[in-house]
Formats: sequence, C-alpha cells, structure tokens
Amino acid sequence: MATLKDISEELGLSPATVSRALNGFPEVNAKTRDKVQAAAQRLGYRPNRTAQRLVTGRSGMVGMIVKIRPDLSADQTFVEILTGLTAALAARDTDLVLAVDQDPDPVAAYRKMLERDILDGFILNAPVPQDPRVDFLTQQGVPFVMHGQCRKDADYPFYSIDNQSVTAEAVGLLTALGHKRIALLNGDLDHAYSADRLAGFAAAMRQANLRVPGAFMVAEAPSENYGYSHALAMLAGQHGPAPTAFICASTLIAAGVMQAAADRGMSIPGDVSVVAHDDALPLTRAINFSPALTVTRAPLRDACTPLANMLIDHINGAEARDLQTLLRAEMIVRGSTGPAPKDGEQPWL
Amino acid sequence: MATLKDISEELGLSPATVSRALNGFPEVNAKTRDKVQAAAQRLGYRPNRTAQRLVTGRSGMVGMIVKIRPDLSADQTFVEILTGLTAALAARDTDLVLAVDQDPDPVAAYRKMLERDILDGFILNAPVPQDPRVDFLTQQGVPFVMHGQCRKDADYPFYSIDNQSVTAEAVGLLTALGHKRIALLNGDLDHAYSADRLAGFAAAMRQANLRVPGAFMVAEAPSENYGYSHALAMLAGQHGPAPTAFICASTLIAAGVMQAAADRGMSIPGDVSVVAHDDALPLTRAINFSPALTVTRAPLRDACTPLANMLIDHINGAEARDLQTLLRAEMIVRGSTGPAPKDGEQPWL
DNA sequence: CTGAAAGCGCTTACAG
DNA sequence: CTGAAAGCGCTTACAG
Repeated sequence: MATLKDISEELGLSPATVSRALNGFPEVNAKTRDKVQAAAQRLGYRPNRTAQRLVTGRSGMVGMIVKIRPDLSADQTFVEILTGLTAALAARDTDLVLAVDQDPDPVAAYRKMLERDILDGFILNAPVPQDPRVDFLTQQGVPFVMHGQCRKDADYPFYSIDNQSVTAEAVGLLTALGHKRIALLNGDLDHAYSADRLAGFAAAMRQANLRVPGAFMVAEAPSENYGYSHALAMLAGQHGPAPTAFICASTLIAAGVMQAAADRGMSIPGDVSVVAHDDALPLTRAINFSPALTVTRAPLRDACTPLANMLIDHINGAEARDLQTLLRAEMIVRGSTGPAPKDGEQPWL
Repeated sequence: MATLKDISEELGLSPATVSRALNGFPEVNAKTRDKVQAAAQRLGYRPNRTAQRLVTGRSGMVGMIVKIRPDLSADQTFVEILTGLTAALAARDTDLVLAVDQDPDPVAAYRKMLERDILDGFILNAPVPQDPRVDFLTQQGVPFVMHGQCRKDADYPFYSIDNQSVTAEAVGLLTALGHKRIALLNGDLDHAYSADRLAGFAAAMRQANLRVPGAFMVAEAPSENYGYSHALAMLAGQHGPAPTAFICASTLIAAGVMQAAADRGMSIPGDVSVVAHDDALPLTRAINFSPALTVTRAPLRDACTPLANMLIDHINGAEARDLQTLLRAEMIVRGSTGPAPKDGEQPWL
C-alpha cells in the first residue's frame, strides 16, 4: 500500500505538502496539487485511516445499539433505518459500528461499547419517555443524535416528526368529515412517539368536545393481528357503540382493521373510515391497500441523511440547538376516509 | 484519558515495561506486573485502540454486508445472526462494521467498504451457488469466513450445516414411516442452501425408488402464505394424488402447511406428516406448534461464536483448511410425523 | 527482567 | 507556497 512518503519521494516533495495537496488546503500551488493528485492516483494511494484517526483524535466511527424485540415490525423499521443510515454515513466517510443490546439495563450496552472503542458519537433510536440514555451520554460527554423525541426541553440534536400533530391532524380530518366516534389503535406506550400520539389524540378530541372511552384507545406492539382483533371487538359493539373511524399507528394495524371491517360486511369508507400513520416501509405500501389508505406520511428513510449529517456536524462542533428538526407529517387523503355514516353521528357519552 | 506514559511516569518505569505488563508478557516480574495493573486500574487506563491498530497493522474491525430483501423472514434471521455475531466478536475485541447492500453488482459493496476502511476481514452470509464474492475477496487477499457453503472445493473457512443431509434425513424418516408421496416446499433457489436441499431431497428419493413430479417440488421465499397456498392446492389434488407428507424449508412454511391441512379437515399426523427445517428463530418455535413439529434443527445462533472465532483465527494466521466445519442438522422427532395413512401407500408414477 | 529507540502513517503548528 | 520537526499512543526488536 502506497503511503504519503511514497508519493513525496516519487515527487521530491515533503510529506507535509503532499498531505496538504491531498486534503485540499488552499495555500498549495495548483500545479503541485495536480502533480500530487496524479501521483496518488497512479500509485493507488489510499490514506491510512488509522493513522489519520490517531493524529486527529477522531475515530471516524459512530455507534448504534439496537434493542432486540421479538417483534417483526420492529425488524422491518430497523432494516429500513440501517439501509439509509449506512449509506448516509459512508458519504461522510464514517462507519457505523453496530451492537445488539440484550441487557435489561438501558445504558449497559453503551457503556460497554465506549469502553471497547473510541467512538465519535452515537445514533439513538426508539426513544422511550425520559430516555435514560440521554443523561448517560450527556454525562459522558459523548455526542449523539436522537431519532425521535423524548422530552420537551431537549438540548441535544434530534430529528423527529411531531407525533402529537400526527394524531391531531387525523382527528381534524375525521371530525371535519362528521365523525364523532373515533378509536385510536396506538403502538405500545413504551415508545415516546406512542405517548405523544396518545397526547395529541386526546387533546384534539377534547378540543372537538368529543369523549373517548378508554376501551377505544388501545396500545400494543403493531401487528396485523392486533389491529384485526381489536377492531373486530369494537365493531361488534362489545365496548359500546362502534366507532365510525379508526386512527392506526401503522399501516400494519390498518390492514387488520380493514380485514375486520370486511369480515363484518362493512364497507370502507362507507361504514368505517381508516387513517394510519405511514413510515413508508417497503412491505406495507399504503397505496396498495383497497381502498388506498389515507395516511399521515413520514418516510423513515427520509430521516437517515439528516440524522447522519446532524451527528457529524455536531461532532465537528455545531451547536445542539441548531441541530433540532421537528417535522409535521404530511397528510395524504386517499380512499379509506369519507363522511361519517348517517347512523353514526351520535358521540360517545 | 490516561496513557501508557502516564502510568510509566507514575511508577518510574518505561512505557515498554508497562506495555508488556499490561499485555501479559511472561518475562515481566510478578511484582512489577501487579504494580502496573494497580496503577492502570487507579488511573482508569484504557489502551488507545487506534494507536494499537496503527502499530500492529490491524484494524480490529470486520465487515459484514447484508443484502436487502423485501422479505420479512430474511430480516428475522438477519437480526438473529447480528445478535450472536456482535456478542461473539466483542468477546474478541473486534467490532462489526455493517453496510446494507443495494447494488445489483454482488461485489460492489465489498469493494466500496474496502476502499473506505482497513478491515481485517469479512463475514459472508447468504451464499449463492458459485458465490462471486469468494473470488473477489480471495483475489483481494482479504480474509473471510462464510456462513454456509457455496462450492465443494472450498479453500476458505466456512461454517455450515450439511444441507443435503437436512432433506435426506427427512426423507429417510418419512420413508421409514411408509410414506411414498413426499412433497418438498423449498426456499428460493437463489440460496446455495436451497439448491443443496433440493439435491439432497432428489437423491434420497431416487435412492428410495420414489418419483416426485415437478409440481411437488416448489421453491419460493419462505412465508406462511406460500406454505399455505401450495399445500392447499396439493392436498386438493390439483396436481395429481395428494402428498402424504411435506418437507418444509422453514417452520414458517410448515405453519402454512398445517393451516392448509386443518382447512381441509385433515389431521396431523393422521392424514399428513410434516417435517421442517428449524433455524430456531424466536418467533416460530417449532415446539409450540400443534402438534409439535418434527424438525431438522440447527440453531442459527449456534453458528455465531464459531464464525467469529474462525474468522479471527484465520486473520491471525490459522489455515483455512483447518477452519471448515460442516455439521449435520439434528433430527428431532415430535408429533407432526407419523405412519403414512393406509390409503396413501401408492407412489407417484 | 527492564529500558532506550525506532517506527506505524499521518497532521499541523512553526519557520522561512 | 513549501519543508523540517514534533507528535498522536502504542509495540517490539535490540541491548544490556
């Protein structure tokens, strides 16, 4: 493997000049730069990143630790995130070091990884309310970026959609269509985003002067089966008057709801409206549903490049306060929502 | 961060001695070693791995590139492998650098990763027949270990179950029970292991003097739905006399087969026997099936530690020929297999 | 058993 | 615009 020294000897220059030329320092003579670049090309020079790391004190690696969940939907989002993230990090010459967390202690895996490695930072995903990793990494002085949001007064970089607005907008659409009995099929409340969606839903319903009995706000790990069984029970009137609309935390849940409606001979959107949040995963394309799903859309893949860039900017010294992005999810109205049925205008009491 | 020099100054020793003491060199005086270790502890010394890497010429990182497949079952095995592998590698102070491959060129992602990084080696999974990655990495002189097997004359380290024996043993069990019409619901033939299982099945059936029409040997990406629809068609006699037994490439497929049998009012194992290969994934526990599944069992997780150790041994100079493991899958007979039904003794012609 | 020295391949003040 | 020098934090022949 050719080194800087090889190039410098080949050209009769000092290693320092070669280094500057290759790293685009403005002071080097244009002709010199060209010669150096040509020689580097010719010799197949690739900088030794280990040496660069030693002298710059940076490792060029960021870590990510995934919690293992016996839950396929999580796997799917995980692969989606991983795909986008490794590509975005590679574009900034950074490697992703991965570990799988099997420890109940939420920070043990982080501690272990920091002990073994010099890591420039971490990417945190799947935040829980008041996430303990935030305090740990802050106290260790390790930069990180959070995908999602876990507290109001965040003084660290994050990229998130406004999960309260996700459900609030769905409620807005449905109430405008005359719906009064709207059920929420949420994700499990361990996740910060689920808690936010519940809060957004509750506030929007309250503001619309609509009550929701507890039986119509359920929260479980997303699955088609979960959507199916709860919707079936609700539509059968087991908990009181059936909802005329469902807000689902994922398209997977919505698939179950639509199956339940079909099994009861109910039409969508004639008898029941369905809105889902759509992370745009390859396996559950909302547009392929029949009817096509009305969604609040926020492709997971879109988050990856900003996350990677924010983290690296932060490592390079950018202020956390300037690296906080909170997006509204895009509302896409398709065929699964319509006016409330005539006989469903009565609110829950 | 404390350095070797800090310790050496603290103790009035040379950095060389401190290094030797910490790295367990036999020649250092026991008392010296104790003093050094105590001081290291006290100062919270952790070796700078970047510096170690620079001087040893090793990066302490191995790469793995996962091909993205819009196929949940692959995700599940992927997470399983990742969990075991990161743990096993961490035990040998090695990091796993991960990338997701979206390029149709099978070696492009490897080339890119090698350009960006100094990697000590690769872990290859999901081999295809005559895997082109083998030639590429061999030619680049990069050590690797293969999970699975993709050619007979392998001169590289691998860890695999004998996939021909997987189906051959299943055929052996079923023919001993008097079955003559045995269908194979294989995984897609892009995978080397599927091709091997087909070969093992075909050879074992031939040896038992049993013919299998092409319609009863199908190959698709594993899913419950795939198992269900094919088994249903076969049991309905759409392709000729129904099979009395199914060999399934995964427990997921077996779940579909059992559902199909149930839907046709057939009992297991009274009317139909089912054998599946079981990678022991958390979501599809063969023992929880009803009846419990007879399987050829080879837990994916079991492969991780050997794979990690073989790769690191190979990097450290062990011969490839000494790092080749081919295991027979364990046959576990449970409730889903039984004697062929009386009216099913007629072989296919 | 221990130390002094060289070196891994870079980067970056400091001079000129 | 370029070079000589020091240094990042280790390891490891080579001497003693």
